[in-house]
Parts: sequence; structure tokens; C-alpha cells
Amino acid sequence: MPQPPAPRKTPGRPPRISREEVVGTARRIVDSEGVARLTMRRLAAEIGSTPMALYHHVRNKEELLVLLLDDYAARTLHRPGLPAEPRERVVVCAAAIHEALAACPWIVEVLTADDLLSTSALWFVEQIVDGLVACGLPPERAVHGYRAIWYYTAGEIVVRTTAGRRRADDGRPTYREQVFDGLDGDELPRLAQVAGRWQELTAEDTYLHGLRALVDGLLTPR
Amino acid sequence: MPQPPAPRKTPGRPPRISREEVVGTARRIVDSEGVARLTMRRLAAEIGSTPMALYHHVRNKEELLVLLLDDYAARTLHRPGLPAEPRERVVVCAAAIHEALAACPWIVEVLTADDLLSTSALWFVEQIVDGLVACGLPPERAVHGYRAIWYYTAGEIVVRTTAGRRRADDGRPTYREQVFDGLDGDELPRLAQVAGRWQELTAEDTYLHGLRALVDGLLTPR
DNA sequence: GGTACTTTTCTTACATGTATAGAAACTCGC
DNA sequence: GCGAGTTTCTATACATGTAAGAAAAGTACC
Repeated sequence: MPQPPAPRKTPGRPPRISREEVVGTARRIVDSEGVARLTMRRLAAEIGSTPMALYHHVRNKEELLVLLLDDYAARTLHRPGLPAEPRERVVVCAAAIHEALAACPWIVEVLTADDLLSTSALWFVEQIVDGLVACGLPPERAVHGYRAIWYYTAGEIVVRTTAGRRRADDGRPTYREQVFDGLDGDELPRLAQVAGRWQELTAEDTYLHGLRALVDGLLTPR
Repeated sequence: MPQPPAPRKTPGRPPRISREEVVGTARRIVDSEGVARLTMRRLAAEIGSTPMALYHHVRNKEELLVLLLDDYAARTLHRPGLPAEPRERVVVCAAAIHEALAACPWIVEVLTADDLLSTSALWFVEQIVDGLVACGLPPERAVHGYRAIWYYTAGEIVVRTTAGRRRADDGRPTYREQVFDGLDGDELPRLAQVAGRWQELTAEDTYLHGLRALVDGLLTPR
């Protein structure tokens, strides 16, 4: 006995598209053509609807991106094996989040959003907080510690990817890059000393090193 | 003998507006009406020109904002008295940058830019790098340390202000805020434990605490 | 003065996110 | 079947950043 399209009970015009369809189609566009191609008009056309219809399933484009990020996290954020040492657990979980985010740089505009991502990321947050507690922090301090780790992680991603994007835009010197040229070696000796290697030095991936330092510092009683 | 407008030597149509005028007028608009009111059309009207004319003095709106930020930094970033202890010098300088940035939240869209801000901020960078070196780090590690501090600082500002803005937009629950509601206390006990106080805990200003932890961690030999 | 060249400015046009107003397609009580 | 109410969808319109190209206003050389 196949109930055809399942009898609806709710009043009002029945929806022709769903939030899932919106997000799923958006994901397909982003995956295949890049986030720049994801416009509300394009998305609506792909779905076979009109741009404004999307706004009944998504508050605005930013929320759509947040949903995309959550969707992405749910699919690619796999739980790592946890080391016994709680401090190392914290590091491993933060690094896992970082790695997943670094792999999809279009996230930047969303990353600024809030602290925790999708429900699938909550497990990682739990592990981090729990690891900090296991190392002796009271729960409140552990939450603060998690926040510090998140600030550091989000900041790293945001700064790095936008710096990279800027360089990609058009080859030539952004205003900021000229700042090292007329450097006064008397007043700023340290910077003058490393000026030539600045690009190279700041291009290195030191996320893990900084993360370890932060975690160590959070866990060392003052 | 007043040389009227100083004889020009360069060929081409003489400019009627200058980059300084563009930035200065933009600053006045932002100061008096907020960054949301700063549009290229509005700015052009204020200057008495056309929108596209601005693009000969500024690469695009983002660069204009970067220039605004630098202008702001040059005016409000005052050098603090430096403590003798080099580690404390690092903390004081980072905190000064953080304080200046936190005071003008419209910066967020620019903050993602790069690492160092205006030339007027270079002094702070110098002090931080020098402080780390004075504590025993080799110069390369000191630069990496500065970067870590910058990631943490920028991340804190970006995450906090956009989270705040989102709440201000419209009162009601963003998708993200509902994530704590259906929390599984068995699988995520720590989060369940603090769920009720999450808003309150993450609202606290713990920048300095995290900064100290990071600096301590950077300076502790492993 | 006239021609070539350069730099700045102006005009026009387009893609984008989204506000607003109303039409369309349902359920429910009668 | 019919009006009331509700939800979803559509049409239209606007503000914004900015690309493209033409026009303007100079200098340099003849």
C-alpha cells in the first residue's frame, strides 16, 4: 500500500523545495565550480526556482554558507584515535579541526561566525574541554582554554588564506607589502634583520608549534 | 611671490582629488555615521566627484578600508611605557594592539588582511620580536612567535565582533545557537555540564589570560 | 597651433544580495 | 463548495561594487 506522497497536515502552500535541497545543490555548485560561482540567482536556477524562494529556507546567504560549512564538517571531520595523554588529546583534536578547515579555504567568510561549528564538531570541542579538565583545569577555565585555542585556530586560517588570496588576485605589490622596503634599521633593528626573510618565514606552517605552545601555557600553573 | 598652484611637470590630466582626500573623507564618514554608510557613491558625492574616479586613487573598497585602518592605527596606537622584563614587554605590546583594534569593530573585514598593519604598528612588532629574542628565542622562532600572537589576537577580535554583530542583527536564535539544546549528556558530558553557562563563559574577556598562556608556552623550552 | 601621448575623470552597464508586495496553493471549519 | 488563515513562491525594485570604454585636460615635440 504505497501512500503516494504522504498526506500533509500542515496548512499553507506546500513547499516545492527544501532546505536540504538548497544546501545540497549549493554544495554541488561549490564543489564543481568554486564558491565564487555560488550566487543566489545561480542556485535558484539550478534548483528550478526563483532567487527569493530560497529565502524561505535560508535566512540569507551567510546562513547558507554556515550550513554549507556544517555540511562539510559533518562529511569530512573524522574522529581521530585519541592518545592516552590528555594534553595530547587536546592537541590532536584541535589539529584535526584545523586540518579540515584549512582544506576548504572558501570557509573564511563564515569562519568568523561563532565558536563551534556543526553538531559533528561538538565531539571535538568535548574532547578538548575534557582534556583540559583532565589536566587539572576547572571547567570554566577549560572552556576559556578551548576558546583561546579556537581564536588561535580561526585566526590562523583567516589570516593565512586571505593573505594568500590577496596575492593571487593580481600579481603586484599590495600597499602592505611595501612596508618593509623603507625600513629604518636603527629604530627597528630586529625587523630589519629579518626583513629579507619575512615572506619566507611567515609562509611556513607553524600552526602545530604555536598550538602546542598555547596548550602548554594554558596548562602551566602561574 | 606666491607660486600659484605650483607648476606641474607631469603629463596627463591633472588630478582633482588625491588619495589623502579620499581616505580623509572616508574617515569622516565612518567616524560620524558608521562604516555601513561608507559607500563608494556616498564617498564620491561627499568629495564632489564620481564613484569611478575614486578607483584611480584606491584599488578597490577593500584597499580603502586597509588604508583607513592604517590611518586609524597611526592616530590611536600610542606607544606604552615598556616594562623591563622582556616577556612582559611582549604582553604589553600585544595587548596595546589588541585594545586599539577592539575599539573599532568595523575593522573586522580588513583584519583578515595580513599580519602587520601600518608602519606605525611596526614599532610594536619590533618590540614583540625583540622581547622574544631577549627571552632566548632565535630570530626565526621569534618571528613565528609573533605570528602566533597575531593569529590569536586577530582571531579573538574577528570571532568576538562578528558573533556580537550576528546577535545584534535580529534578536532571534541563529541556527548555531540551537546546537546546545539537544545536547546528549551521555556522549558529551563536559559540554552538557557547562551548556547553561556557555553564553556567559564565552562572553567573558579572557584575551589577556590566553595571551599570557601563549607567550609563556612560546618561551618555555620543550 | 597641431599632433601624439598620458593621466585622470565621467558615463554607462552589469551582477549581486535582498527588501517589499502580492499571488498561489494548500488546510480547516462551516 | 466556500471563505479565512497560513505558508510558500513570484515579480519587481533598489543599492551596491566595479568593469569597460569614451571623454577631458594636461605635456612634449614638431
